[in-house]
Amino acid sequence: MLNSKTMDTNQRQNKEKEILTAAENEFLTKGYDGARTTSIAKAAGVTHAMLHYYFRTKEQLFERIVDEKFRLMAESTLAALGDSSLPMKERIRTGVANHFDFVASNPLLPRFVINEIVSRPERYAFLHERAKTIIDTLYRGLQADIDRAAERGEMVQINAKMLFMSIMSLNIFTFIAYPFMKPLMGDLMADDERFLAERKAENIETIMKRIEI
Amino acid sequence: MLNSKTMDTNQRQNKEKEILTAAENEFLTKGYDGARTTSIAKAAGVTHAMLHYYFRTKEQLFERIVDEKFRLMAESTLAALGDSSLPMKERIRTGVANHFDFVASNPLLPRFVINEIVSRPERYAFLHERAKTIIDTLYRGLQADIDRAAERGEMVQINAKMLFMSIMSLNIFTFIAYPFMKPLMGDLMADDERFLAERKAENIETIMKRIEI
DNA sequence: TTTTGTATTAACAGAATTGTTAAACAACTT
DNA sequence: AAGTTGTTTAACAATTCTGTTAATACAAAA
Repeated sequence: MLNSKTMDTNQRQNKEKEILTAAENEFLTKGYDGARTTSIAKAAGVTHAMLHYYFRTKEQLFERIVDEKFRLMAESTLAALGDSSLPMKERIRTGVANHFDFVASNPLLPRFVINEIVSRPERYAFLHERAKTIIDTLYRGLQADIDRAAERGEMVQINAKMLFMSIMSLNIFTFIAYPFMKPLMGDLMADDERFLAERKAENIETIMKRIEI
Repeated sequence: MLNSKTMDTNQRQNKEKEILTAAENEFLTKGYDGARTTSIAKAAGVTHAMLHYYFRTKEQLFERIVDEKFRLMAESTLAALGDSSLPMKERIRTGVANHFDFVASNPLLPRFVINEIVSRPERYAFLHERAKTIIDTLYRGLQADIDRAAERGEMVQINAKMLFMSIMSLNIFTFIAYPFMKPLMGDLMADDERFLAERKAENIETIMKRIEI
């Protein structure tokens, strides 16, 4: 089964993976500047020389993480656009719900991505062209669908981008501010699972009332 | 007029102030870890030895900034609670508007505060006790006012903390995500001033429709 | 069993960054 | 003018962190 010359391939993959997992955690909580390769190595249970052996530099290790995370962020963002085969109100309701769930399962993601873009904008400038084209197309479609639904009297007329920003705001901020709000909100956030369910319902309600006639 | 032994007091204050201004900008955009004392000194037009002469350590300089920013954050947050002497709907409408304006004039503040708390939670644990007490009191009052307004049929019954989180989400996220959304939203955000006015109106509308019967 | 390529360790090198210090300097006081 | 005090500079010390290297262990293939 094993075709590597010397080391068990699974073991190697496990070590690489453990470093990646530790790196992900370190980078996502502390950012590039705050992360320490020694601390990542320690958390992964390897010497820091090994980390460099596998990933050469901190920068390269970071890039592995960042690539994956940016893709994931794009994917989760698209979830908020909803399924265009559904009736508009259902589409928006499930869009909000799915986006919330997506962010809930990657709670550190948005803050990380935003921080990266703010602290090193030049590094990500190349993404803009591509992202903008995709987004423009998607929005044109969504806006047209909204306009039609509004004409049929199913919902109010509203700017698709504005609605989209509201969905992102409500869902993402919940998790960005979580560590900050939790100690302050006491009872309300005492039971995490229950709070998240309530918050999700509240965000859906807020958006649905916004589009109600 | 000048009572300092050797240096013009105003000049000294200016130097201190210039360092503080440069430090504020550096810390708020790059965070503690990303900030460089040499880079702060350079931006302030002094040698880095001078920075240490005035503020001893990076840590102490940072604390000056952080203290002020945390206070400002608390202040701006309270704005969202609104003026309790107003009728409830007016109170909420102006609360949202004032909070938006506050954040608009300190756009880097929320991200900075949140990042600090996430990346070094132990450092700010001592704030929780105090903040929680204040918040509990304020919310009890707000919730009671909301309950009364709901009984009078002026608005829907809603959990005050949930409403508050929605206001914070909508207003703060607008500015946290600004550098991230701007290149993608093209036309909508082309004219900053106009976009902010529209976004403010949209956030108010979203909250007002949420509390409408 | 020798060979070969990979994995691992420990020690070290280099760079960047923070912080210190001694000496020069400027301004004010007496 | 001499002394005092606070400011500024330049050089340097110390630390921390990233990255390298040389030696070694190890496992499989020949």
